[in-house]
Order: sequence, then C-alpha cells, then structure tokens
Amino acid sequence: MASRALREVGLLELYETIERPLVPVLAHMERAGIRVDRQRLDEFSRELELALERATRDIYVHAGEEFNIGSPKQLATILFEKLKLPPLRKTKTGYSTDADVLEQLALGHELPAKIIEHRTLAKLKSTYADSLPTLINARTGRIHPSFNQLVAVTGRLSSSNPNAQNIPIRTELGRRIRAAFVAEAGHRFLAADYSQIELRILAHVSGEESLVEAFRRGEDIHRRTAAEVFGVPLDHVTPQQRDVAKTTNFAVIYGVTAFGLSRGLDMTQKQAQEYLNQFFARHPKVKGYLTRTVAEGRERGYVSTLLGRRRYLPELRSGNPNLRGFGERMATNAPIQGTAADLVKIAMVRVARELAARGLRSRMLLQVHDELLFEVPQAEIETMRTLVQEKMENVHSLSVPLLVELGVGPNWRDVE
DNA sequence: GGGAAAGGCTTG
DNA sequence: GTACGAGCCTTTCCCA
Repeated sequence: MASRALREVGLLELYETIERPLVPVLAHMERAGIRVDRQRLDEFSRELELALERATRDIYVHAGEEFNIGSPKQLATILFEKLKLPPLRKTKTGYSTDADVLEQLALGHELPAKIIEHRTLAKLKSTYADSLPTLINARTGRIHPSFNQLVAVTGRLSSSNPNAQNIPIRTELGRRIRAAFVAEAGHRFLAADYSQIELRILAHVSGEESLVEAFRRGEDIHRRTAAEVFGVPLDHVTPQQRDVAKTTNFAVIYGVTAFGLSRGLDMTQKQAQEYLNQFFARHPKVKGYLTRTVAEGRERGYVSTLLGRRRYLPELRSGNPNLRGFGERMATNAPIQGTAADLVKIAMVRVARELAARGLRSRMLLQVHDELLFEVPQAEIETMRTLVQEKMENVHSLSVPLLVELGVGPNWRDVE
C-alpha cells in the first residue's frame, strides 16, 4: 500500500500534511482562473506589430539584405560570414547568437542591438500579447492555468496553458503584459511575496552567524555581504560592490562555480574565484554546510529539504567529473529551493483553510514560487492583508524571521 | 504534414 | 565545459 511505502521512507507526513491537502487548493485556483483584458492585449499587439515592422526594415538595411530574423542559423550567416563579426561562442550546431553574444557584438556594429530589440518585441507579441487572448475561456471569460504538482524535481509547482509563472516584469514594455491581468469589478489584487526566502533558508540551515544576525537585524543582506567580503564598513559599500555581493549570494544558492560567477559578473574566472574564496572565508559555516550536504548526498544517494522531501542524485557517484559537477550543484541547490517550495505550499494550505473557515469571498488565484496572488472584494482587503501576512510569515519557525511584502492594486502590474 | 530537436527568451 | 528550477515560441530537420 502506498502509505506504508511512504511511511517507510519517512515521507508520509509530507504527503499527508502538504501534498494531499494542496490538491483541492490547486483545483480551486484552476477553476477560479484570472481575468485578462483582451482589448488591452489586442491594442498592445498592434503596437508591437508596428514596432516589429520598423525594426525589421532597420535590420535589413544594416544587414544589406533580407533574411528570416527568427532563424538563428540565417542570422549567424549574416553576422559571422557576411559581416565578419567575431563568433564568440559555439552551440551544438554552429555559432551562438544569444543575447549575451549580441550584447558583446553590439559594441562593434549597429546590427546586433537591433536584433535584440526585434527578439524582445517578437517574444512579447507571440508568447503573450497574441497567445493569452486565445486561452480565454468562453464561459468564464478568464484564463485558467494548470498548476502541475508532479513536474519539478525540487518540489516546486510548475504552471502551463498558460505558464502564469513567467509573465514579464523586468522591463517597462513587458510590464504592459502584466497590466492586462486585471481584478474583477469591485475587487483588488493582493500580492504577497516572501522577501529573500532562499537566502533566509540558507542562513537557517547553515547556521552562519553573519547571515543570521543580518536577517535578525533587518539589514540589507547584499549590502552586509559586500561589507564583509570587501572589508569595508556598511555605509561605505558602493552600489557596484553591492551588486557583486548580490550575484555572489545567488551563485552560492545555485551551486557555485568560479566559471559561472565570472559569467554573471562579467569578469575573469580568476577574479571570480577570489571573490568566492573571500566569501567562504567570511562565511565558514556556509562552506561547511555545502560540503556536508554534498557528502551526505553521495553517501545516501539523495539530499533532503527541511521537511524531508528527497531528491535522488546518482550523479554524485559518477566517475565523469562533468556529470559529478552537475550533481554537486543540484545537491546544494535542491534542499534550499525545495525547502522554500515546502514552506510556500504549507502557507497555501493554511491560508485556504482560513478562507473557508471564515467564509471569506477572497480567492487564491496564482502561485509564482515565492509569491501568492489573491483576488479580494473591496470589503475584505484589510482582513486579507493581516491574514495572509500572518499565515505566510509564521508558516514555520526558523532561526531567522520570514518577511512578507504585500501589495494591493487593480491589476498585476500596479500592486503597491 | 507532423513530431522532435535546437536555439532562444520569459520568469523565480 | 558549468551556474538552480521551469514552459512556450519559431525554425530546422527528418520521416512517412
């Protein structure tokens, strides 16, 4: 019987208290769906079309001929054969033309920047502005994403048809897509985000005092890291130093390598290695935690989250150094990403339970890994602010506080 | 004509 | 040779 097998591997509680109760919560979210403003997207699509036509004409002029801009193969021929620009990186089948490469090439020619612009516009148009309206359900007038519980190996959810977890936010143009996700008349969206949840989990599981103390004091964690790594007082940290520290912090969570960090920071591998050495010198317990986690994974064959969720990693015993390296990065990342996923899922179950128990009309609509989005009747806004923040922040007691940031607004872009 | 692979871009 | 986890789009290739 399944529950006996789960009990034997210590996963019964995870199943009974998190995964199974989550099923009806996800079902409710899928049935609820979310409203998107078709007119707004259609209008934006027409604007994008005009911008694409302009960009296309520009590109043909700079290239000296017409070609299919959507074809990396044809683009590579133009850039690296016709225009003799330097090929910076290879793919399996030819020369890479990705955004990183094009940004470098843009320093020496006008065409690459135009290609980037064209790709940005084409992406927004095809994936979002033109696709989302086709997914509007005729009966509900809303789109109904699927939340997949059995896809991501770390325990995260994924989302499809559409993927509601990669709606643009980083650029002004992209945020116009987000603005088309609108709350029902008489309602507002309430967005609740965990602040720095993965770094807080790293602080907790490693026991690293400098991180734990910084979070307890409510400090800017990247600034604090910069001060330590660069050996300067907190108020002498430059924005550039903070940026380096921020990237380094993420690199550690991702399973750090000097190579990867050097790419992220646009510096030599040697310089990146020096930052890492300095980081680990100042954070010895983080170093110890990472080493311990990999060793344990190698011995047991799997690594675990705080709540016992497992990721099996046979790669850790591979004789192939490349494969083993992958395994080691996955081993350091999975417990952190997976613990965050566990905590968010628990919070979802508890918030849903509270909504039902109190007969509230607010509905949970989306989960984006460390964020929950609710549709809230005007009259319930203050109640929901308090309820959601309390349930999320107190989901589990750690050695550092969990902080949730709230925003309210008429659409998913303008929540503040 | 259709499916799979490749390359690329979006997000946390 | 490399950052961790996903999904969707267009082009290209290959086979029936």
